Amino acid sequence: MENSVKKSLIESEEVELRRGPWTLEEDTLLTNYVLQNSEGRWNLVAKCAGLKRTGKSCRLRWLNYLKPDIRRGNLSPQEQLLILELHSKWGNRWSKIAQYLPGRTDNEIKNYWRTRVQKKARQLNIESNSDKFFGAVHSFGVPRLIEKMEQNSSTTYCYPQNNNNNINSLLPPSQSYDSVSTQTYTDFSGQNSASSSTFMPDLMTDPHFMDHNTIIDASMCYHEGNGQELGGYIPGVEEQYYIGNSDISTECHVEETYEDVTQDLMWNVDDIWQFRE
DNA sequence: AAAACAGGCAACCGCTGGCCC
DNA sequence: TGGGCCAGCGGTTGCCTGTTT
Repeated sequence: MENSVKKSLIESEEVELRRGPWTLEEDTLLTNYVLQNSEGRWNLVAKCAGLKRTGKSCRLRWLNYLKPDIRRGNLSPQEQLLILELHSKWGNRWSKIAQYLPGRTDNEIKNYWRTRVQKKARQLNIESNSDKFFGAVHSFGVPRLIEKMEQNSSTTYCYPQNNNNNINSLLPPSQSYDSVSTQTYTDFSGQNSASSSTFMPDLMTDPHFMDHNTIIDASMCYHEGNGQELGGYIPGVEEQYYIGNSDISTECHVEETYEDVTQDLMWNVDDIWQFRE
C-alpha cells in the first residue's frame, strides 16, 4: 500500500477515536465486556466492546475507575501513613506503593502525593523528598495521623507479633508467604490498649525517621472487639505490608471506619514552623 | 451575583521493557 | 538480532467544582 494512502487511513481511524471524559454508555460497554470476558489485550477489548477508544484509554478507565474493587473517598489515616512510609522507601514508585493499598490506584496515590503532601512541603519551603521533610513527616505528620486514628475509631490499634495466620491472604496480590522472609515479627496481641502498641517497625529503624528522636506508639493495624486483624506490617527481605483479613478485595473496614475523617489529616503548618529554612 | 482563583482528580502523553515473530 | 506490538508506568495536562473576592 502506498504510504500516503496508508497514512490517510490511519488518520481517518484516529479521527474517529474518542477522547476526554467517559460517558455512562461507554462505561457500561467496557464494564460488561470485561466482566464477561477478561482484562488484557486492551486494544482488542476496545474493538470488541465497540468502543471508539484506544486500548490504553480503556485500560486506564477500567483500572482507575470501573474495576469492582476500587475504593473511593478520602484516604484513611492508615493509608496515608502507609503512603508516607512507602514513599520514603521507594520514592515515586506509585504502582508499587498501590500494591500495598488494596483498592487504591497508583493514580489516586500519585494525586494524593502531589496535591496534599507536596502542598505541605511547598508551604514549608521544603523539598518534599528531603531529609528535612522526612523529619517533619515523622515528628508531626505521623503522630497527628495516629492521633486521628485513635480519635476517629473506637477500635484498638495493635502491633503484629509472631502471627503468620492467613499471611498469603494479607500480602499484595502478587505475593505469597513463600516469598516472605521468615524474619520474626511480632504478634497481633489483640490487647485493647493503644498505648501498649508499637508503630511500624521499620519506621523505627529507618535512619530518616530515627534521626528525629520521636517514639511512635501506634500501628498500621487495628482490631475490632473480636480481635479481627485488618492491617499490619511484615518485615521481610523486602518489607511486606498487608492490609485486610481473609479477603481484602471484598472487605475493608478501614474505609468504613474512617469514611468521614476530615480532609486534612496530616498536620498544621504551625506545628512544624521549626522545619522552615 | 458573577468573575477570578485554586485545588482535586480524571485522562492523556511519552517512554520503557517484555514478548513474539 | 532487530523490529513491531502491547501493557504498564510516571509525569503532565486540562477540566470541573468549590471557594473567595
